[in-house]
Amino acid sequence: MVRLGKRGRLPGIVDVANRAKVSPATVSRYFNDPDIVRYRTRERIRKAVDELGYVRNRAVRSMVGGATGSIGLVIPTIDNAIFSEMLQTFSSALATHGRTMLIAAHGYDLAREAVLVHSLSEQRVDALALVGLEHRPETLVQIERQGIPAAMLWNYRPGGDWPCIGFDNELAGRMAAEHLLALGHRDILFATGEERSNDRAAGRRKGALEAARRAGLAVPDGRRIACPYDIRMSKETIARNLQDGGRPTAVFAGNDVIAQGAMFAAASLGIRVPDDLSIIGIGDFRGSDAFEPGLTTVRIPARRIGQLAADALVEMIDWPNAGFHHEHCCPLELIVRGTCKAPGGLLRSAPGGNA
Amino acid sequence: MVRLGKRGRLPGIVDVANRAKVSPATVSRYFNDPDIVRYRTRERIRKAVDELGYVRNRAVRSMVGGATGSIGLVIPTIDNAIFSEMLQTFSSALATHGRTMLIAAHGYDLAREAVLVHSLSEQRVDALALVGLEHRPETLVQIERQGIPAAMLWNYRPGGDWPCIGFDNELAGRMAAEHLLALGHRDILFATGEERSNDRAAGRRKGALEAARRAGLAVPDGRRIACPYDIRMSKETIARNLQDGGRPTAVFAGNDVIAQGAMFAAASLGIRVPDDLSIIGIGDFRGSDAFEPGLTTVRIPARRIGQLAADALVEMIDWPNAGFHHEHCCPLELIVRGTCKAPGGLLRSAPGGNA
DNA sequence: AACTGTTTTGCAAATGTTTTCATACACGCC
DNA sequence: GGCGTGTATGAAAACATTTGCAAAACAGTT
Repeated sequence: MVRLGKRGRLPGIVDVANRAKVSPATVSRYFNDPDIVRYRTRERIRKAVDELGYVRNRAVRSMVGGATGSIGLVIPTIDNAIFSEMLQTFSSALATHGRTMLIAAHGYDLAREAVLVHSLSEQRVDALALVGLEHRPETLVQIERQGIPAAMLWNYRPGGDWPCIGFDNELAGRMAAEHLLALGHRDILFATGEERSNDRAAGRRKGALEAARRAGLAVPDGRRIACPYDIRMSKETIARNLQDGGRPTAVFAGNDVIAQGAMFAAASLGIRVPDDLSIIGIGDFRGSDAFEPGLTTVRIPARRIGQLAADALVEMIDWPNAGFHHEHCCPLELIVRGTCKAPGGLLRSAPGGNA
Repeated sequence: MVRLGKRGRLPGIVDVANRAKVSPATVSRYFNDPDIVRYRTRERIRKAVDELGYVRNRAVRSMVGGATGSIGLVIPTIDNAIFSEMLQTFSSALATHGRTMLIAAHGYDLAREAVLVHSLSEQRVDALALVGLEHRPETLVQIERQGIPAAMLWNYRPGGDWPCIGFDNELAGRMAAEHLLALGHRDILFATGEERSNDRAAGRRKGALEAARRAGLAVPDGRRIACPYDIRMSKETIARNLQDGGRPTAVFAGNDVIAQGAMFAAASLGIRVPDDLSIIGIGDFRGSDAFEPGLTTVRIPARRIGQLAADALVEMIDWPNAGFHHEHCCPLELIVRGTCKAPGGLLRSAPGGNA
């Protein structure tokens, strides 16, 4: 059974003060700036805190203009590999700074994002991190009015109004597409995420199609499909597109989740990767390297983003008037493993004589 | 650039009151119990709130004995498929109740868990959810002293001191092991998670070994290994154990992450699943059904746990003296897909004449 | 012992909101 | 007009903490 506190209310700073025979002010200082209280007094307070089991109330500090020590993170989804590494790093980096993370997921719905930001404002978070650069005007207005530091993660565009820590999604798309093109693929299935409320997916797709255009490749409508960020659904969607006549020689996947779906789709149809089909992803999520063959992908420095974001926000909280402007574009890296090779169709069909 | 609020401080309830020509008390009522304020007054307040961009400060409510509207979740890890579905459901269920989720991860370190609980207490969360039943005494003392509702998730044991919402981990282990035993496997590799600070892993292993013992199976030390909850590391660990002489006919994986690692380990060694090796997992995480062949596993009702936990905690917050005692044991389900079959080794070696 | 400079502490005001109690008002009834 | 009934609002106290200012304690120097 949950036992309720014996006393009607929790011990407060004045209870500690009485017991330690000091004033509440001194106890406050003991917590916020221990160095300025004499050692002997400090010991008395420590003892009193211990005996009473006092835990200070950071929530009320917001009232006196102080910080609550909590930082909000607004994210499209937690139920997914996509952000989990960033999330983890962000959270533990925050912990080392003595802050806690308040998290909220909107399910790729920017209208809902606005209400989450409002709700986090009610909790008086000291700072806010959002994913992506595209947001509802009311979301941004809310943040501005609140006057708290904020940063946009995961996507990078220089010279914006807000600090941003991320990478160039167009470049990511271009890098992956160019790898396939360089290998000689001319019939590529572009499977990217839904673009509604997702500027990251839109950027990657744009970069990829641009690369294709530059390579003189016309991409018919049937070779551009939208995939949900879910392995099983991606598998099904892609399997359908691999069965239809004229199978592509490669799949450009908007992220590793889709790429993993593509791997399983191929496996379920008996299509060999990379011999019969090349697959490239974006992300290099946890586990992508374990696939057989290992997934070739563009690595997103997720941990780096999480760490930089946490450091930047804490810095902006601690020196509000220093006028930092954080803009970090984290480098991407093509990770070549085993899922891509030159299209074998031509080679294999040529010997057999194909018309 | 981050713009700081024009005014030195944010508009408060009294600013709204002045502008709407009512008293602060009425504005407070407008937010907490709108029905008791007259329609015309309500409109005036709504307008004032709008114009000033006032957002109420839930953080200070804790002072007046009110609730902060935030609920803490303490979890071993976020960087992983294990809890993500529960997390997501918990978080959105909380959102529908108008609460926010404060999350903290301790990395399977119960000492760290204690400091996280303390830190969440400082934020004056209205309730607390922990994963597992095993915790440091100081953790529990802290929660008791704080006098807030708490629930233990993911593991179930009846008659405990605390509300718990989970499932029977021993049963899960037993179910998976019995499936392999029923198929005729006699040489099984038991690959479970690290048991230190993890009562879930310990329970599953106990259940599995018990089933083996009951089936008259002696499990040599070499067939019990500990795996990290990471696909690649599991893959490597298990690959090592599959290469050594006398390959087992089946792998019992403590959870789906380990099972997925086992799948890839088999693939990398050219071992066919399920023909040459059966694999069973526990969890039925997102994506486990997409594998080729689909992973046979014991489904953990993660979403159900998240939903029940959120509902239970909110209930306990809203009726603190109702004396609820939540104890939910969620049912498990064996999901038979394609990774298990009767051991073929005997059948195949018999025809060839083996001594 | 008086003086000076520094460190340590206390007093009291201030913070934003909720809540209890009291008041004001409108309405209907005797 | 007096009285009750009910609803809608206001005044003020209470909550836990921080902080500017001033007082006190202390250490060192004459």
